[in-house]
Amino acid sequence: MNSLSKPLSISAVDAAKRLLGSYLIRSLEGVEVVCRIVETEAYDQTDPASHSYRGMTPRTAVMFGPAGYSYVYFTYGMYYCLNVVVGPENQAAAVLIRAVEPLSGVELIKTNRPKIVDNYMLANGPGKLCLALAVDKQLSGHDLTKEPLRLELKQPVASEDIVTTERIGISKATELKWRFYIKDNPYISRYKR
DNA sequence: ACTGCGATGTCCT
DNA sequence: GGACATCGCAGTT
Repeated sequence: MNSLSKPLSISAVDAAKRLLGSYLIRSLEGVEVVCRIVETEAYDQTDPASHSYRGMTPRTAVMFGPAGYSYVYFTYGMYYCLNVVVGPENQAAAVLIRAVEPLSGVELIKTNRPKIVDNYMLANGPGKLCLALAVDKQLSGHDLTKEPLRLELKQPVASEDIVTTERIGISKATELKWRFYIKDNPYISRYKR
């Protein structure tokens, strides 16, 4: 349990919307990289697309614990993706952080994304975000109230500023509209410009 | 602008 | 052994 556990003991869908606009703060080399969460997806135990759907395994155990911890998984042989564990203890639910808007520490992020010139391309996807913030499996199960990766809840984004769509990159439960992003924010994935 | 595909590790069947 | 909560590049239109 930590101070995030209680406010995040809500459904994955509610938490996914709640986390929009909140800050993700990564400490790297003594520098605080501050990012605003702009795109999320909900996953829970009843959902065939979730890693927790088939029950607890060593990899997914953290999702069955209290809210306010990270779940990081490795995918496609190359990339990591960062989730925030939400929901009550013993109910596996998580929010995939799909995109963030860097607010400070952009120069440090660019050392992790050496070929990227435009700021909006640094972390506009779940794999890119983990590259940008140097998040890997070592940070899975991490207490998000503590260094070097913290989540700070901010004022929720107004519901009229949240866009709801189908999730990206899954083959099961594709009909569920469990992806959420901040309207008109250019730092989301697949933004039309 | 759009489509296809290669890279590549870990987990679960 | 197959699927995978991805990305970036190459080729075509």
